[in-house]
Amino acid sequence: MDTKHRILEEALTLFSEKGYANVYVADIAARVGIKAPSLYKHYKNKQAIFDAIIEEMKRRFLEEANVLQINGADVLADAEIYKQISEEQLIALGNNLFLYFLHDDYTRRVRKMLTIEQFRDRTLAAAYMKQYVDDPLSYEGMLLGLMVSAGVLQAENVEIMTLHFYAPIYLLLTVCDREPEREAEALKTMEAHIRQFNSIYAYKTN
Amino acid sequence: MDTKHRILEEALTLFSEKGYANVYVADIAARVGIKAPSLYKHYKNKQAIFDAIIEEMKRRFLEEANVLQINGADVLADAEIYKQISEEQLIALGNNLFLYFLHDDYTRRVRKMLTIEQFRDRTLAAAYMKQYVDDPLSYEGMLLGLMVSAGVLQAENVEIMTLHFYAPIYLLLTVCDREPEREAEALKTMEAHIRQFNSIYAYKTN
DNA sequence: GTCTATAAGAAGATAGAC
DNA sequence: GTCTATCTTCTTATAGAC
Repeated sequence: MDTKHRILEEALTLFSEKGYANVYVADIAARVGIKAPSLYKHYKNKQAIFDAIIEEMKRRFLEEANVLQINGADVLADAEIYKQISEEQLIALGNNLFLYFLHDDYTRRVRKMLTIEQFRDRTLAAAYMKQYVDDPLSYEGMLLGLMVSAGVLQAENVEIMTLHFYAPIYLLLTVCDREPEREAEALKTMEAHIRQFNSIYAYKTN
Repeated sequence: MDTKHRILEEALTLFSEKGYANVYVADIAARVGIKAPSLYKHYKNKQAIFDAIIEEMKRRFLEEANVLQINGADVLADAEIYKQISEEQLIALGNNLFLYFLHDDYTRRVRKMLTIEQFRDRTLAAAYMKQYVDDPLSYEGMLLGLMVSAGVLQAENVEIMTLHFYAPIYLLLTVCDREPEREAEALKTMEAHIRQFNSIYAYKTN
């Protein structure tokens, strides 16, 4: 990887652990294996490094949203497969989302950095909300809506059903971000959550 | 209020908006109406101000937990009243918790400050989790458990039922902390959430 | 592009008068 | 307890050699 991009990588790691203000340019340089002044050949100043991280984040988030929408559209064409969805598959759906957010190195570091920096910049707060609340609700809502259409699930209000599906996942994510040793416990809770969710919303023949 | 305590107040406000590192001793002093050096007559240094805030926070959180437990014990003695709980009262229960966390000036500032500082100090992360996840789940779990005992609600697993009750409240709280203009929308979602929760978990005579 | 040396400025903290 | 003046340290950023 070229130096310019390695600077972004190391800066993101440090910002996500300590916050922008507590990371010194010399710290970033040291992790890259150069001295602080060399870093200024690649970026105008410290703020420019942060800005570049945010730009890359926006690009990646947008890309990801597009991929999800395209997958969603594909899936819409194949709505038939949702007629055979099982409880185990519903658990897999929750676990996949949870473990992706929790373990993907990039998304984990970005989420932590945004958590620390969000109150200093409202656009960062908005980016956090979109990526970790609104977009997941929208995407999972589409999937659950398909299951309703396919007659697998039933709900008075699909939006609230989606909130009931995702909010526990979000809560468990914030737990594991802060106390990673609780991951095993969180995964057990997750499974129990989805089993109960399924028993609530599964279509019942009368 | 004496100067020593006003320093804590103003420091908490600033720390909750900008984070510890972005607040200068002179900023705190200015808000109190004194000059920076005067502040050192009240606290040894900047870190001591932060530490004092955390000490007061722990004291208040403990007090609050005790009050909730005592109220819980009282309520346990009066379990009869839970036989008459209505959907509107369930909505009030959710709204009260949500609006207390969101609007109480002290708890709101502490939560924001912990949100910013939690990754630098694991004990702060643990304090956040206890106050905004574990304790509410435990307290609401006790109340919902009483409603199950009283035959008002029914559930396969009360812990998961409590998660289904509280996780959406927690998610909406994190939304409103970051984007306060979404509060009205959040309150509507909250009401719809609890109505659907009630229709799911209300005891059904067969 | 990387380095050493160093300038420039910010921020925490102290000294000592009042 | 509060102030002004000042010290010290830390951090960003630049200059200029290689």
